[in-house]
Amino acid sequence: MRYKNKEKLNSIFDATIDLVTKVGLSETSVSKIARKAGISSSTIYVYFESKEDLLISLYVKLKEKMMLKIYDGINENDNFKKSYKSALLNFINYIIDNPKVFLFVEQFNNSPFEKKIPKEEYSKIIYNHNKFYQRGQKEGYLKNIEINLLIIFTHYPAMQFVKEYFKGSEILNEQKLQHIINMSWEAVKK
Amino acid sequence: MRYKNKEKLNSIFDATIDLVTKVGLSETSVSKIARKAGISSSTIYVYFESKEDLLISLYVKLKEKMMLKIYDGINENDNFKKSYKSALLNFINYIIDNPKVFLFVEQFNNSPFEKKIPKEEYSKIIYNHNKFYQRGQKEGYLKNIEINLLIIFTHYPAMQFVKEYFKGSEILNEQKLQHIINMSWEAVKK
Amino acid sequence: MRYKNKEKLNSIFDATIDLVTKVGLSETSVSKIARKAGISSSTIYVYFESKEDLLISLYVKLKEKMMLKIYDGINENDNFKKSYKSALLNFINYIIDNPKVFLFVEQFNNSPFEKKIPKEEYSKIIYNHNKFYQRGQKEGYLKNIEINLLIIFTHYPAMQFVKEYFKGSEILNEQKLQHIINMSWEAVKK
Amino acid sequence: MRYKNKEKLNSIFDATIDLVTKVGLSETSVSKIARKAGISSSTIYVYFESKEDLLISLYVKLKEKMMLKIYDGINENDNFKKSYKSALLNFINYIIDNPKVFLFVEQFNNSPFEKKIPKEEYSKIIYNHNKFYQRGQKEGYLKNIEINLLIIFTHYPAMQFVKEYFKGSEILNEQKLQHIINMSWEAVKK
DNA sequence: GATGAATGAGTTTTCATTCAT
DNA sequence: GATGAATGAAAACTCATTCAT
Repeated sequence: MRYKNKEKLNSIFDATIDLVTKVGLSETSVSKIARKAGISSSTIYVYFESKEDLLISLYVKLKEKMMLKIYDGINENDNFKKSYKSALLNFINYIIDNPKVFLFVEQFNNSPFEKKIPKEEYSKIIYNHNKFYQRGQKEGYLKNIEINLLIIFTHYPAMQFVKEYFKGSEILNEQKLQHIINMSWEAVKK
Repeated sequence: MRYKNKEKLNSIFDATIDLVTKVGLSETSVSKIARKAGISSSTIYVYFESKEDLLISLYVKLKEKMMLKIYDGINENDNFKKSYKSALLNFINYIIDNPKVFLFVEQFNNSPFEKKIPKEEYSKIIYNHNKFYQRGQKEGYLKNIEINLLIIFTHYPAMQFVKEYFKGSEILNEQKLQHIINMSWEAVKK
Repeated sequence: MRYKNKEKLNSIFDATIDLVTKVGLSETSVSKIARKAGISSSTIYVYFESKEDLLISLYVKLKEKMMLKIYDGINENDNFKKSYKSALLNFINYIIDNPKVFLFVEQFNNSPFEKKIPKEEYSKIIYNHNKFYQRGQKEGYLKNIEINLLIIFTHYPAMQFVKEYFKGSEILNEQKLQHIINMSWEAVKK
Repeated sequence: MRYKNKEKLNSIFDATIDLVTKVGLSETSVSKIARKAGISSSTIYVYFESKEDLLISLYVKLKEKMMLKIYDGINENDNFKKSYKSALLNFINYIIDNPKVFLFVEQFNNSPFEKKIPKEEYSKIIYNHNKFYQRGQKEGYLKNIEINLLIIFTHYPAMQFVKEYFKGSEILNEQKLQHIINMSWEAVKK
């Protein structure tokens, strides 16, 4: 059913990201998406069952892309501390370079739709995380605690900082980035 | 001029908190609030100029209450490390004990309304934080970096953890709480 | 029942005239009148039975004032042509000098309220007109036709002109006024 | 883009004219129009951007129709006096035969919407008038004064008379019509 | 595959009015 | 005499979705 017309599909996705990051999820209506994409509202229902279906599909796509970037170029043979810092820098650089992707995902995570994300989606992401943090624990670098706590201290402070930077209430510089990465490391290291 | 009838005012606030935490901010309409509060929609406009006015008033009230709790019982003469851990535990306990307050504030922070919070509100909160973290820096306990980074590493991991606990994807126990408080401390300490 | 408090009554009337001439009859609500008059909406219902009652009372008051001015200083012994021109000039001067009175009356005349003006109101005005135009006919100056046609050609072109002047689409000068008065005279004279 | 379905469009226009002439512009709501037209309120927004857009579109359509009728069958080679009287009679007959059109246009002219009529609309109408009255001046029949004064004395007395006739306070007969046409001529002729 | 047209249910807000104090 | 509080009804408008073509 999918892939009827890749171009039209992408223009729907693009219009949705644009709107959600500009006017917010709650102000993003199907008709506005259609207008922005230059198509009829009803065409959206050729590609998606409902507005919810569209938003979730887009979320899954973006979240997956975002998470894959984290472990890009991470080598199991490198020293773990170096790997950890690279992975976190990867993540920060990605969300800074792709503000719309990041802001869309964040809006979504803090919305009523969040509950409806298919569980399998999580498992794929969690698998990658688990592999990485288990390695750190096995090699004796990381605290032997629930991995989710390690994940939280790795990603959320950075995410909050970047959000404030996008909002204009924080200033970004190389030094601050290094501080954040260091602090996360100090929180999770054994 | 406000506070015409304290009881009715509170029933409006209660209905609003209930709805926002149950169905989400974007699904919370004035008519639903009125129905839940057992009054007419138009009565809400006797108490508030607009839906936005209602939401912001409620947010300011709750956020203030929440922030005041953090430094409750914190004594300047105590050892700073002890003070820090007490303050963070205060905060965590408050949001665990008042899930609706916490979830309302979070929804609001991640919504388009966030931009419309009166600035003075921020300054009051920031003042308390600044005083506390500057003390920690002066006494040589905290990293000499931008205070906002210290705040972020103190509150956001805990908040994310509690959110996941409320969602049902995390399990809460004393040990985990201690882990979180420790990790935050290790992130911010000199 | 009337004359409870002359001052308050007048502030209601003033607020009403102001609003109707500024935002239009249909945008003039009881609560806006109250706000402008600095009183409570419910106080208006102490003075008037309904919004309609208020508007009609004000209309009757203003219309009467406006019509009385027309024959101010008109002397039965003067030459009729002179009287006619004086009366028309009186009228034009009055509506130019009292734009709010004129615009309120005009808005009202072109509204659904117009149907509800008490008939006795008309008879008083018509009596004055009849007396004047009958004199003109008796003295052989005016066409022996239905008086209402004479009234129409006397007042409506001038009113339309002044309306356009207030709107900004016409420019007022002494010469044009003389043209209007002349043309009306040529239309009604025998 | 407009004129999706001529029949439905006309039923919207018809319902609007009916309502405005029966209950007045300010009492004419979108939902009443929809009910009368036998469609859903929201359908009206398929055809028009707003209530204002609907009303202005209708006004422009009707006013244009009305103005075109005036100079119908007027021949430049006829004697000007004859042309003038024909044109005025044309106008009077049209508004008598089309009371709803006339009353709608009048309500609109005396409403807050009046300010929002697109300017081009005026220029088309004014062009026709100018051509006609300039001819009358050039041929020595009309006063050499501002054309707008000639227009006012030609149309407004007749309009006021017909309004009163529709209201029931005037009686229409052939003789009165001739009086009106004569009086207008005497007002404007050199 | 695409869309124009249509709609019921909903939105926020204002209205004229009432009534207990 | 005056008013704060309350409200049912209505306003203009938007929504996600459907369906015939």
